Amino acid sequence: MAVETERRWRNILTSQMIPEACGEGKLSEPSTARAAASSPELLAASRCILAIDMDCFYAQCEEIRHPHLKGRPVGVQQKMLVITSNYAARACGIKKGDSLQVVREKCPEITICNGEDLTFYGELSQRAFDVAARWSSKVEKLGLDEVFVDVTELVAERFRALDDPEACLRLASTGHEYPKESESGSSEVRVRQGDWKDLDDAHRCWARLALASEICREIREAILSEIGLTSSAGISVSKQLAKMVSSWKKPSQQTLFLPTADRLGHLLPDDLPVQKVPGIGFASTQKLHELGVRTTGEVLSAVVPEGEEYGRLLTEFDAGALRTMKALCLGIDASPVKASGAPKTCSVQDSFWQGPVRTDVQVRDNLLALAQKLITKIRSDERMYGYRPIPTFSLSLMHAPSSDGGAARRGRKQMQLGSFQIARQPGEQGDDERLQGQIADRAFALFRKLVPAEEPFVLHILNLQVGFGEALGAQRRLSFGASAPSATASAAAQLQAPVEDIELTDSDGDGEAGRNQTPPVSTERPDAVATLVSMGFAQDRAQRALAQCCDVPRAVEMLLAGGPSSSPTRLPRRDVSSRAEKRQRLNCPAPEASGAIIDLLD
DNA sequence: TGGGGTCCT
DNA sequence: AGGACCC
Repeated sequence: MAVETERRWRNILTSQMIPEACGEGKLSEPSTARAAASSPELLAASRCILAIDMDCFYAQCEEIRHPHLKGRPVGVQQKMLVITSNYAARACGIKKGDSLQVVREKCPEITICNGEDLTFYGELSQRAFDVAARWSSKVEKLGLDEVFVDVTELVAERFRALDDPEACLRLASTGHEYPKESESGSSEVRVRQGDWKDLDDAHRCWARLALASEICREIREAILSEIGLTSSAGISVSKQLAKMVSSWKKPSQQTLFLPTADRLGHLLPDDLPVQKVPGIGFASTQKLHELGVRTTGEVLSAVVPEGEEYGRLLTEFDAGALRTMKALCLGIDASPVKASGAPKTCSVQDSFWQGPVRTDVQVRDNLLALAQKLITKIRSDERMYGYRPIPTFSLSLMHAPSSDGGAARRGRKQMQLGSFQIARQPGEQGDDERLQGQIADRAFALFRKLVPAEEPFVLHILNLQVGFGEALGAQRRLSFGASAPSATASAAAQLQAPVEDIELTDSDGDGEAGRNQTPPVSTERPDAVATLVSMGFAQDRAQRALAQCCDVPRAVEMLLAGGPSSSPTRLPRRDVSSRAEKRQRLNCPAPEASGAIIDLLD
C-alpha cells in the first residue's frame, strides 16, 4: 500500500488503541498522533470491541413474560405512547414513538403491555450483562438493552493458547462484514501460529477482529439460549465503530467492521448526517444546523483551525468539543470500555401531562407513591450490589408557573441526609413503611423550596433520586483474597506491560488443568443462590453472602469462614480480574481454535 | 413523547 | 444545579 496511506492507517489504528497506552482515554488528534504511533507493538494492540444490542428489548421481555404473545404483534406503552413494539407489530407499520391511537388504527389486533414499571426489564438486562461478563471483565452498560464488551484480552489469550506452533487455524469471520452484501466466512485461509509474527499489523488486526466476531457469536448464543433474548451486534476496533455497524443488519444478526485500507480516508461516509454519529446529540445537531453544517464531511471541512468557518463554530462550541467532534466524524474514538459496576444513583419518576397536578395534597400523594417505589428499588439494588451508604437525596421536577401562563421550567434541589439513613445494614430489619413517610416529608420540603407556598403551579414531572456512597469496610476483603494476586498489583502490571506480555505463564504448569473446573459464576443472583443452596448452605445466609461478595467463590469462602458477618464488605472490583477468572474466561465455551478467524486475502 | 442512567461544567 | 450525552 502507498506510503501515505500506510502512515494514516497507523495513525488511525494507534488512536483507537488501548487507552492506557494512549493517554488517559482522551481522543487523539489524528494529525498529531504520538511518537508511539509507529511502534509495532502498540499497533498490534488495537482493541477488539463488541456492541451488543437486544432487539426491541421491552417487547421481547413481554414475550418472555407472556409466552402466548410470542410472535403476535406486541406493543409496550408508557403513558400515552407506544415506545417500542416487536417485529410482528412493526410489520403493520408501527413506528417507535407512535401514540396509542395511531397504533390501534394501524394494528387493531395488537396486544399492548404497560411498560412504566421497568423492574422486569431490569432483571433480564442484568442477566444478559452477567452472561457477557463471563467472557470479559470489561462490560459496559448503555441503558437496559445494550452492552459494550472489550474482548481484546480474550482474543490475545486464545491466540496464545495455541501451544503447537505448527497447528493450523482456519480463519473466517462470523456474521456479516460491512459493507459486503454476502455473508462472510465462505473464504477461508489456513495459517500456522508460527506465521503470526510474519503478518503485518493490518492483517493481525483483521485476524483478531475475526476471532472477536466468533466470540461475539458465542456471547449472543449464550444470551439467547440462557435467557431467550435475541440481539444484534457490531464488532470493531472502537465503541463508536462497533456501535455504528451493530444496527446494519437486524434483528438477530451481527456485523464486523474492518478498518481496511480502502476505507481509511473515510472510515465514515462523508455524507452521513451528523446526528447519526454517536456522541453528537440533539443539542449539538441543532447548533450545527444553525451554522449550515449537516454532514460529517461538512464538519470535517469546517473544523480546520485556520479556516474561515472555524471561527463561527467557536461561537457555539469550545475547542475541546470541536476536537472531539472532528475525531468522531473521522471515525476515531479511543474511549475505553468502562466496566459498569454498581449503579451510582437510583431514581424513580412519574409524569402527569394528561392529569395535571395542581395542589399540595396531590403532590404529597404522588411523593408518597414515589417514595415507595424508591425504597423498593434501593432494596433491590442493595441485594444485587451490596450495602452502601446513601448520603444524598434530591428532588427534580418540571412545572409551569400557572395553568396556562409560562413555559415549562425545570428545577432540582439536593440535600445531605446526614444521620437520617435510608440504607440498611445487611442484617438489619428496618421499618420501611415509616421510612416512606420520612422520605416523602423531605421530598416535600425540597418541593417547597422550588415552588413557594401559595404560588400556583401545574406539575408535569416529579423525580426522586438518591446517590450511593462508597462501600464500607475496604480492609475486610484482604483477609479473603490472600491466595489470589492482589487486585492492585494486577492492575499495575497491566498499566506497565503490553497485553501480550502479561499472564504468559500458567502457574499451574498445565495449561489444561483448570479447564471447566469452576462453574461459570459471575454475578447472576438466582442461579448463584441456587448453587450455594445445593452446596448445603441455608438460603438466607447464601443470599447475604452473595450480596456482600457478588460471586460464588468468594461467597463460599465467606460462608465457610462462618460469615456473612454483619459488617458490610467492600464490593469486588469489576475492572480487575484474578488469574483464575482469566483462565476461566479463556476456557469459556468453544476455546477451540478450529472455528476461528479470517479471510486474509484482500 | 417515557423512565431510566452516565459524565462534565 | 444544570446540561450534555445514551438507551
